[in-house]
Amino acid sequence: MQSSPQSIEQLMQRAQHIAGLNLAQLAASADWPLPKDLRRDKGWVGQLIEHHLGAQAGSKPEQDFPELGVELKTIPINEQGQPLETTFVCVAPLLNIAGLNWANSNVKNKLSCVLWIPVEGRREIPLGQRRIGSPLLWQPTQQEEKLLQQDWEELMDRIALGEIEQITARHGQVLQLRPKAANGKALTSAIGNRGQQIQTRPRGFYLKKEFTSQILQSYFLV
DNA sequence: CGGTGATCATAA
DNA sequence: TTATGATCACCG
Repeated sequence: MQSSPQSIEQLMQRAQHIAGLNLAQLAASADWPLPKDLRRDKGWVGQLIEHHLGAQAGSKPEQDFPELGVELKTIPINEQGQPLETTFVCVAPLLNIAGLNWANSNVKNKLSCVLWIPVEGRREIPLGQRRIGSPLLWQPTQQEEKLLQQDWEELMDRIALGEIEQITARHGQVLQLRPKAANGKALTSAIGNRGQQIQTRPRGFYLKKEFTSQILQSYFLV
């Protein structure tokens, strides 16, 4: 696939069409080489799925399917269907955050509608043998959105107060803040504890595993 | 042995 | 450097 899906129905049909296939089959049909492992190709699975569903490759700060208002996320799971990793959402703004609120936040926008594609992710399974699972189109329930908003507001408050260096991944019930960069030497500007500008590692918002696990399980029951 | 903090590839 | 796509791997 290479053309953009023209409707959510078409997107879902494509996603359902690749469910059950393994990554070797998917790579072959796209004529992509299969890496030995993901150590140096951490985004490979996500990009392969994007390719098959017709997402336009690029580094746009918006949804994968802007016309459909849908964000695509592949998520590695174990045999119980539970997530093996947290889910990256977006980079956290650390400066000029005065006018930001939940309603206009990048987190809310990204998570307003997500197409989750579970993929077997246990390292014991050779990459090519890992299978694609059934897609699920998710929109946060009121309760889920409330949790996300609470965490987002608390984290952003602390960032605004210059407490970025005190925030760890343990903060937040469903959303956490962790480094997101090429390495520990990458720096960006943020607010220091006396209101001054400081340099710190870029941070990203991530969904905790327990939260995404509930999402996957709730759809499994349907 | 699970999570947190660190890291990898690539485009613009 | 910041954005996209995430998983790696060390430490408690």
